[in-house]
Parts: sequence; structure tokens; C-alpha cells
Amino acid sequence: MDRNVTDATKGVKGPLRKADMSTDASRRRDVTVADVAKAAQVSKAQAARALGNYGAVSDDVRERVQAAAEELNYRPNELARSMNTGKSNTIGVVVGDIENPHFGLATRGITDTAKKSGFNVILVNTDEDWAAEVDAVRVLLDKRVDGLIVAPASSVETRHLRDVHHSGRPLVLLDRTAKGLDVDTVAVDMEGISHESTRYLIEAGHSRIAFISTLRTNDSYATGLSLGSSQISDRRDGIMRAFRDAGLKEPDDLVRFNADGPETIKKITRELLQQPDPATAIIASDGLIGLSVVEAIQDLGLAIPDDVSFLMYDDFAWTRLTRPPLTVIAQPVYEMGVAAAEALIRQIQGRKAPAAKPEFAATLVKRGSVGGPSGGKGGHDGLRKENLPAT
Amino acid sequence: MDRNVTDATKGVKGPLRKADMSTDASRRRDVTVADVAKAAQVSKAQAARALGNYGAVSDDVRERVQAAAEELNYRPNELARSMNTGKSNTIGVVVGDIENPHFGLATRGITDTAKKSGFNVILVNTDEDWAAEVDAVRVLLDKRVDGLIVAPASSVETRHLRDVHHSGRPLVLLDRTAKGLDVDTVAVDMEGISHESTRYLIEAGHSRIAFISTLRTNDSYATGLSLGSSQISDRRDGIMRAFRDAGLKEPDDLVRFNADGPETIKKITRELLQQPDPATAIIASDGLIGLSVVEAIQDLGLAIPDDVSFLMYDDFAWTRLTRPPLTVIAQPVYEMGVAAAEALIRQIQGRKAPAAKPEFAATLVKRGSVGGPSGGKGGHDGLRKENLPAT
DNA sequence: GTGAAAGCGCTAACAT
DNA sequence: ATGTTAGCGCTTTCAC
Repeated sequence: MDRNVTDATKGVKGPLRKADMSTDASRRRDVTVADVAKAAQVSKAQAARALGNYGAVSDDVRERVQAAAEELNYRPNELARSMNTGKSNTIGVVVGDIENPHFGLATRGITDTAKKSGFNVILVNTDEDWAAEVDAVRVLLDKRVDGLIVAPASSVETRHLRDVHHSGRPLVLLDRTAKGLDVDTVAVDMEGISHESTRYLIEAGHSRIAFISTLRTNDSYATGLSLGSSQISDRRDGIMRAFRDAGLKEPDDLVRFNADGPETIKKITRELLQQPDPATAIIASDGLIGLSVVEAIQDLGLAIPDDVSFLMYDDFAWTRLTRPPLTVIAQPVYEMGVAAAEALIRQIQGRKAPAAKPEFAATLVKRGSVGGPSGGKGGHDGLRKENLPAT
Repeated sequence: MDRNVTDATKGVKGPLRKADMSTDASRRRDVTVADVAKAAQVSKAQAARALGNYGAVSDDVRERVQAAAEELNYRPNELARSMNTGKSNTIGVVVGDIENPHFGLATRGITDTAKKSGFNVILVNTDEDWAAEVDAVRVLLDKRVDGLIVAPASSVETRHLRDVHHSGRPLVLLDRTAKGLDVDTVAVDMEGISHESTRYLIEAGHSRIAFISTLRTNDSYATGLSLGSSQISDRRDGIMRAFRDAGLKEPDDLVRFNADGPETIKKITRELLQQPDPATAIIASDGLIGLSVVEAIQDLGLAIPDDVSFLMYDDFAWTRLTRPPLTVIAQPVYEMGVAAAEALIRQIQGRKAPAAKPEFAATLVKRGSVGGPSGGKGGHDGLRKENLPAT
């Protein structure tokens, strides 16, 4: 009746085959549409249609097939399905560090949104290493993901991303832009918020403002140089513009990169604070850095904001727990993850861009960690002038 | 010469086809082994062998094939490859909440380890929802992942996991155990550390110790009842055992579940602290809860540890930043992620279990948030008796 | 060492 | 509505 199934035991293979007792749980070879078809007494095609919910199927057949599938415990092989449809219902997400709550939150936004549209997420961590990113993108492409969301480690070395885009694969950039790549990008205006925050510090009386970032680079600190990361370039540029606006000397010497790991960060912080013409305020480029900077300040026996003012990117919940609570630059991270996923899925489904692209803005959340420069003469930021007791 | 390739334009399909100009970047249909084979003047089989690095291939052929592949920009279709090999080189990871740094860190351990062995990770978030977990497992299985790492939302409803195990798919449990499921499990002894921590609090003079957990349940708080989660049951049991050991009345009334969301947690905290016979110490079952509890305590104008002692699970870095720094129960989360991945990969590769399974222990890190009960008479925990100023 | 041919489990024409 | 026949891109016998 159905020549498709040539032999009942065909395809049994692999080392896990034990015995062909048909009741034992431990036998290999999944049940396929062919099996279901046979059990339901219909052609493979009809069974497939009923199972895959496409084409025309009579109620009678549908019922029989579903019953048979249930009975046999049939499960579709999504790999095979993807092969013919060309869609894997999977998107690749490439981030620098999932351990960083910033990406944790963004990833949550992405997965939540993906799930709603029936997509799964393959997550790859690059450790902000460019080579690892190139590799990740290649592997994901080989796995035939339907699209990619990438937080590029470099905004200069973007060949691999341009290739993706040119090949027609949907691609969305998260957090940072990439040079010469005109694709959907979900990011905030860093230069603007950086400028605003710096002006705030300057107005509080600071002229010696330090900036610490993890960015791995050998570049000099001079303004204008396009650093490896758009994010960081923009932040530094915003800082410097604020200084120029105020007619102040730009504190080029207080910009520090390569701050990887708690110890390095603490060391940098100590240097910044103990050198001849020290920083009176520090801006940490992310929450992980901020943590270590604050710790170093405490270790030094200095008080925030009386001895040194502090500002950081990312509004993590714990920043409200310190005394004083920390002044931060908040970014709608979760929402950005959602937007990135939405944009990607829209691309995948070939729909046009929405009327208005969502714009995301970072905001300066003034709490208690910014005051006047050394001497604590002016509590500018907080209501109270609490400070962190020395250790 | 090679009948495999019947027509140069076969398989061209899909809406993205623009023109068949063979130089334009925007043409569909990936290059396949057949293409490479033709270009290299060898059979499809030989090309595949050279490309896939298996079977016997002469140096000459290998070179020609590789050159052709390079030239044509060939990339293997991992989906097709997976179909016949039966291995996808992908593992599924199912966690409750990737937004929680606890899982963020564990996930990092998993992905790092997976990458080393050439595995990718599909990450699914269940929001600690059982139905979502069942679904996640099914979807991952359909995608033919080579194995699963699951942090089960429930240790009671484990049918889906038992099915996975019985079907022979490699499975490793993370963080919590599952009833009636004897598989590799990477978790710490919660009952023990809970007992130890509670004893520590009791010795400091506390007899009214509260425990707050997110666990969603309708169960009563009575000891011995197996709650939905092994983790939480064990912690509660450890607490109660410590009380029994000390001959003290078990504070059943201070055990609170369903603490989802900051507002609920704060409300619970207020109730616990303001009721007639209030709690003098609070144990938060994870860092997210701890955050809100501390915030609520601050809002109440209470001081830690003078007015109320505090202890929480998870040694997040920020717990060192508060004044006083928080006493916590540290778990080797990253290492546990690594171990889970290693165990899974071992199963996948069919190797035997290592001589000794790694044992993971939680440790009580005594910092400054535990003191004597109300009145601040005895600074038991910290060196200094700093406290959190009221807001 | 090499090639022809048969699958993997499914979808997709194309008939009927 | 249903069945037949080709594939998808790769690996894998099985001959030679």
C-alpha cells in the first residue's frame, strides 16, 4: 500500500541500539511521518500535511493522523523541516559578556520577544574578542539562523558583519554602531548623554574628570580619534565637547582604557586619585567597572561625594543601596533588547519598517554621588550629604 | 561527467531572487558540495569527504577541493550535516531567569565550556513557569539538541524530564534536584548550609528569623512538606532543623513564599518587621530578593544590623559595597555551570563518569549584616558596627 | 582512493 | 482531498 516504507527496521543504527523489543524505551530511531502515515493508513504526504498543518486535509484524515501521532508519540524533526523550508526559527545573538547584567537584561528582552513569535535564541559570548565574534557569526550562519543580533566588539573591524548584510541575512546591531554598515541599529545617543552628564559635573565645579573603560586598545587618548568602539568614542567625545563648551582644558590625561578585571580597575582608580593633579570626579563606563571603582575609593578611605564624585553608566538596582546612592546614566536596556528582536523578526518576515523607529534615550539619574570638587563644599547632587565611611 | 548536477540553476527559489547575474552579491541559493565538486572536477562524495574531513582523500583532491571551496566561498550547511549524523553540536539550556545574575554567571560557565568542545547553546528562559519549561524542553528536543541542561522550576512535576532521560537524551540538572530522576545533578547541599547559617544567626541571639522566597506555591509553611522546589524545601528544612537543634520554637509564621517583584517583597518585609512579634533577622533566598529587602529596611528607617540582621543567598559583588557589607551564602555558580556542561558533554560523547564527581559547597561569608537581635547589643558578625543610615 | 547511489525526515510540486 | 515523486545538502554504504 505505501511503498515509501520499505522495511520496518530500516534506519536503525548507532551504538545505542539495544534490542528491537518494541515496548522498551531504549530503542533508537525516532518515529517519522512515514510511521504515522502507515499507522493512520494514509500517504506520507497527507500525514505530513496534517502534522505540519498546511495544505488541504479532510477532517477524517486529520483526526486519524493526529491520533496515530499521539499514539506513536510522534515529534517533528525540526532540522528536516528547516532544511526544506529554509527557515530555522532560530536567531543568533552575539554579545560581549552575558555575565554583565547589562547584557543579561538585554538578552531577556530578546528572548522574551523571540519566544512570542516562535523563535529560539542561540546565544554566543565573545568576551568582547573580535576574532571570537567573527567565528561566532560564521558558526551561526552555518547553523542557518534566520537572523542575527550582534553587539559588535569593534565598530571598525566590520567585514564579517558587512558580509552578513550583503548576503541578505537579516541583521540588527545592538548597543553600538558599526562603520560602513547601514542596518537597523538599536542604541542610545551616547555622545549626547555623555555631554549632558559631563556638563552636570562641570557645573558642580569639576574640571578634573576621569573616564574609565574596559575597551581594549592601544590608541592614544586624543579626542577625535575613532576608537575601536563607537560607544566609547562617543562617550569620550561627549565629555570633551562639554569641556570645550565650558572653555575648560580637556582632561585627556584622565581617560583610561584597558580596564579589564577588578584589580586593574582598582589600580587605575588609585592612580587617578593619587597623582599630582588628581581627578575630582570619575565616570565609569559600565556597572562592572563602577563596582570596582567604588570599592577602590572605599579602600582608599575616601568619601563619596565629599572627596570624589562618582558617576556610572547602567542603572543597576544595587546603585540605590549604597550610601549615598549612586548617580547613574540609565539606559532602557530591556526595551532595547525587545526592539532589536522586533526589528530583526520584522526583517525576517519581510515586513516593512514601522512608520517611526523607536528612539531610545539614556537619562541622567541624579542621586547622591556627585558633589563639588574636593573639600565637599557643595553638595550639588544629593539632598543630603551622606558619604561612604572610610574603611 | 557528474550527473548529480542536473541543471545549473536548479534550486533557485524564494522571493529574494533578483537577477541571475553571477557576480551580484544578492543572489540566493548557497553554494553546496555539488558546486564545489564540479569546480574541483571530482565527485560529490570526494568533495564532501575533503570538506567534512573524513574518509580517504588524496592530497591532490583535497587541495583542489579546498581551493574550489575557498573560491566559491563555500560554507557547510550544518542543518544538513546534522540530519545525517544525528548530532547538532548544540545543547539546550533551560533556566528560570537569565536576568538574574546567578543564572547569568552559570550560563557563562556553560557557554564557555560548551564552546571549548565545539558546542553551541540554545538558551530558553522559563520565568520559573512549569508549563513554559515543559514547552521549552519539547521545542529543544524537536530541534534535536544533543543534550539538555535544566534548572527545573519544579522538583515535583518532572514527567517531562523523566521522559527526556528515558528517551536516552543526555540531561543534566542544575541547581536543583528533581524527584524520581536519577541523573547527573550539579547543585550544592542547601540543607546543610542553611542549617549552618541559621545556627549562626541563632548563636547571635536570634529566635525570630524570617525566610523570604520567590517560590510560587499555595502550600502551607509547615516543615517537612515537600515544596515545589528542592532548593527551597532544603533551605527551609535547614532553618527549622537548626531551631530544633537549639530547642527553640520554629518560626513557621515567618516563612514567606510568592515574593515576586520588588513591591511584593517590600510589602512582605514591612509585614515581617512591623507585626506584633516581629522578625529580628531576615534571610533572602536570592540576590534579587535581597536587594528589595534591604531597600525596604532602609525605607523603614531601620539599621542593619542594629535593628535587624540580614543574610542572603548569592555573593554578588555589590554586597561588599553597602555599609555594612552584607553577610552572604556564596555559591560557586560559574564553576557549577562549567561542571554541568562538562557532565553533559561527557554524556553526549558517551564517555564514562569521571572517578570522582566534583562536589560543590556553599559557604557562609561573614561580613557585617548580622548582629544581635534588636537593640544592637551585640555586634556578632562584623568587625565594626557600622549601620545603614535611615533614609 | 574514488564514484554512484541510497538515504536522513521532511516539504513541495505535480498529478489525479 | 489525496497520492506520487522529487528534492533540500549532506553523509554513508558499497562497489570498483
